[in-house]
Amino acid sequence: MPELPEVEVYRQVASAALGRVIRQVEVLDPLCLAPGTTAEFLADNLPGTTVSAVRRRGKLLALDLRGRGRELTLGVRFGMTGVVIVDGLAAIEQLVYAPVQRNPKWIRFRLVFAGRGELSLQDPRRFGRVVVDPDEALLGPDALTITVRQMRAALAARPGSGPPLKARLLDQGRIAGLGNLVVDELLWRSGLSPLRRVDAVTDEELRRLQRETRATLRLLMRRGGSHTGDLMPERRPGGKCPRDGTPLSRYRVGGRSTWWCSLHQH
DNA sequence: TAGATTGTTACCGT
DNA sequence: CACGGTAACAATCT
Repeated sequence: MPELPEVEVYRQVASAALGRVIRQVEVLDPLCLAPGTTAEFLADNLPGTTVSAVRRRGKLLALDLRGRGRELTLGVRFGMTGVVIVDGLAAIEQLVYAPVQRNPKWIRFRLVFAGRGELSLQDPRRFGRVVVDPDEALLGPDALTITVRQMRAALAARPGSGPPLKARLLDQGRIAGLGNLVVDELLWRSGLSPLRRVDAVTDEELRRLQRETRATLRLLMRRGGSHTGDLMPERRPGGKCPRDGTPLSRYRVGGRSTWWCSLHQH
């Protein structure tokens, strides 16, 4: 569910917590803690701190916490189905999602603020993770604002080694924020095949890709999320290219389905 | 019901 | 060594 467009909305909604003081941390499901992050540490160090910044880098939501002589960052990764809920309002309701299920048993983590209010992580599938001081250096430049220079660096390959373009675009260490649905959509809009070897991408194509990455993300955010692309309704057996009616091709990358038009994507 | 699912990561192979 | 494919994770939805 959450790719960059969703997490950007989560960031906006979570910004309501700016300036609030954490009173209590509730780890309702220990699985939601990343390795190295413990409930004990959170209980000992978070209460009394103030939310001084709410940031997003790729699909990572980062809450900067300060106070009590401490300075730390709480990172949230949303996995496949994670959603931020602030003061009972699901961030996801800002989006046009099909089924926005709400169920108290899916709340895995919660920050309770002094005074009133809370910030919760709802995550049915439990792939989401909370981590103290996430290593943001492992993430590439943010896809929403990527430059031509950054895109060129992201696609760089040693001569002779040519991984598929889609694999590179999904690599969070190269570009942060793109997921399966968004990549298929922007490759479709760019007229580039997911199977194109990165070392065979021309500079003109690279520039088109950079432009479409930013434009597609903005479009999807405006429409209401990663699943609102033109290709989305055709991601099914019998699906056709919305541009030229060609039956879509399909293959799998690491268990991830990829749909594209073999007529206009090369 | 069988099959598919938006993400991340350890491991294996080239 | 770099990098991609694969499976695993866990649960829900169609």
